[in-house]
Amino acid sequence: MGHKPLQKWQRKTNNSLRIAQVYLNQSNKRLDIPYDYTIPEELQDQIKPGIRVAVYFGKGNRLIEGFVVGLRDHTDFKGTLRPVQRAIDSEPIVTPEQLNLCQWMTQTYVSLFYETLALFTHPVKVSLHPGRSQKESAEHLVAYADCEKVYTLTALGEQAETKGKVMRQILALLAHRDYTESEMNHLLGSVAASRRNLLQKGWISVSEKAIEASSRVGATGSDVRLTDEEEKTYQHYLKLKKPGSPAFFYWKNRTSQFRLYLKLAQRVCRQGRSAVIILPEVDLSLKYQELFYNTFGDQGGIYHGRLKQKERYHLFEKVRRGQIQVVLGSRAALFLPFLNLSLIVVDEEMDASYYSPSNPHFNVRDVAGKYAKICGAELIVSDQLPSVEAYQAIHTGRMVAFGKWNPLVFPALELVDMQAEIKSGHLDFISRRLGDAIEQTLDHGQRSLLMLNRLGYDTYVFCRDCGYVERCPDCQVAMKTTRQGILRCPYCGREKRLPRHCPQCGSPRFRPMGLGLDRAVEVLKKRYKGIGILKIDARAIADSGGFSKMNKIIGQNNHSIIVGTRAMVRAFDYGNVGLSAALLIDGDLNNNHYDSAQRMTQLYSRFFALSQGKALAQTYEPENETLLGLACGNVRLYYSGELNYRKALGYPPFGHLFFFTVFGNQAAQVKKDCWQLYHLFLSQRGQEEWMVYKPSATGVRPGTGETQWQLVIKTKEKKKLSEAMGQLIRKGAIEKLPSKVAMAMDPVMG
DNA sequence: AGCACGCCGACT
DNA sequence: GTCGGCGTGCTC
Repeated sequence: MGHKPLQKWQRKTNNSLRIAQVYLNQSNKRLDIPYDYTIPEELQDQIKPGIRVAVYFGKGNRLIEGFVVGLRDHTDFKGTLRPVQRAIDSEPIVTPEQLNLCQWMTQTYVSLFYETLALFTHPVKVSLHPGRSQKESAEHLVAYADCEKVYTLTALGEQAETKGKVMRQILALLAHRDYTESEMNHLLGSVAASRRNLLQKGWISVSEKAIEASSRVGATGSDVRLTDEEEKTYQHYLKLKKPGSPAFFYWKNRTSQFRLYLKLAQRVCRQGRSAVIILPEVDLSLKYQELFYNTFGDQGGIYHGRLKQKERYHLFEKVRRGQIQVVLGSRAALFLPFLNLSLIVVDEEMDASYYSPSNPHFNVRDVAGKYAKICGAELIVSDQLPSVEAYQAIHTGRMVAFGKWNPLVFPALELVDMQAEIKSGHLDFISRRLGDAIEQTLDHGQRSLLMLNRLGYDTYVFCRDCGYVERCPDCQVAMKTTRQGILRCPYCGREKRLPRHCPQCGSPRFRPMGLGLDRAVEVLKKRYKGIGILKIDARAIADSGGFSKMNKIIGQNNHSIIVGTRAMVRAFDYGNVGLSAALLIDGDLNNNHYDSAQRMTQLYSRFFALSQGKALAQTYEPENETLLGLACGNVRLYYSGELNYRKALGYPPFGHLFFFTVFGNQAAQVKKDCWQLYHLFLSQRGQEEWMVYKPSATGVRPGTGETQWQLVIKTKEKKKLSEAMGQLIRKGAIEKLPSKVAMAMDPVMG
């Protein structure tokens, strides 16, 4: 049936595209290229890009899973092609745009195709290991019913009054719209008992709702209302945004910024297109979920690592079918199968959580940039203080900036020279200036925030006379004291008693050096008896029951002094803060990475901005340029300094750094292999394009305890280096090394 | 000569 | 990964 011309055309394409290009699900980098397979007549209609297939491969005739990335009418392969055995999926599990991005990432980050693919298909669980794969994964695709439980308020329930707090919350929620079980759980916590109660009373009803394709256009939720200033920025953006170039939004205030995102996403959603808003931490998404759901109703979805597999799958399906058009979430949200994606927002672009520390090693900010180009979507990145890369992009016109340029909004920073403090006979780590400031703040009934970005008790133990440092005999890492008198290796946990005299020269001046958070807390508690002191670090947050629980504890206002690590600058509500002080800023000034100045400036400008009164930093390096830049509040100076330094040394955005980590159990072999890799890159064609640093031992691999060596390559031509790496891999040169090799481009440390 | 073993390269 | 091919060197 149907029109003749169309049939003819169809037959023609089918006949000419009889070859499928297939990536195999296997873990050998050398084999990670598309292989050609013929498509048998009976599979013609089923095989298309984006579906998984089963194919025979190798002499052993193993049946393994593969992924179709393209169809063609000819092959360059000299031998005979084998046929595709069968199709695993009935329809593509990724969109054409996703497939494009997936291939780009595989090339750019030199990862396995299936490793990258897993990012896109995580909710449907593409199997990663061959052998048991075919059956299992086919089952996974139908493992979840395409429907979920939805709760509705009944007529009876609309009139109902109850004293139950949770029940009242549920009724209030459902008065707005219907909610699914998982949505409700994430908004209110585990409320199954109250829900059952309400069902019994007949105030709410439950139904199974199928996930189905939707052709609906226009958000069901309420309009986003902006303040005058926000509206101005919004209109400004609509007028001046340039198609194809990303936009940067200067950040003023978290909620204000979020409202802007909602407004922008709503505009897109009402045109029947999709949008994704990426935030750095789950807790931020959860904090804003109510506002978000009020705006987008059931066309919105929140996606993050805490969802259960089934919830992930439901959300994935709804996005795939166009039922959900706007997603708020963590970096993983970018990889959902959006239809017509036309807006990507990356909030707080500098956040370390945007960097994926396992394969493929990518930064979601960069991937979002590429994806926006592929989809023709608008890209918005945002932060209080633009990264040096973003600043450069703005000033060379590759990026357009919006909002008010006002990044360092904190009280004038006072630097306290601790060296001078010691010379004048004051040995306490709380200088007289800081002591005065804390007491003054207490008198005003305000809160003091003290930051020390260093865990533990002390830093390390060394001899004042001969400089001997006590190191772990196994790991060669400087040992730290945990509590007084005990040394502990931060890598392997080995403990030993602290010697009274230097083991090398016998001097009694063999003492702990530096200050750790635990000692700071101990000393502060002694000094400010009767005053509530709260410690905040990643551990303390987890122990208290998570971010929102900790935020509640802070909100109770029982603590006038809060001491902590960088975890303090997470989105807590501190209320009336009279003082933000860095107990010792030096540890963050130089941490051996090209972007340490940037990270330091970012972290501390946020921290100081928490204070409405004083800002103060104690340091032994009062002449440090980065620190002076922060103190004088001259942002332009900071950026021009950073840009000069990076340009001179070829660091991002003027060049790229590739880190190779070679690791394994045989220390000698690891060293040998790292040097081998060094020579390989030196002798590779095109080597004038890059600079290879000499290998260096980087201690022990955390977790496994394997020996680890590092090779760093700097290049202005990252594409050429990627190509050279591809060649080495295809030759099998890297695979051949007995040690394992991991690669990361422009990694984010810590 | 015949065979065991280990290394290497190919796999569409 | 897993197989076949090939060279080496040992044994009958």
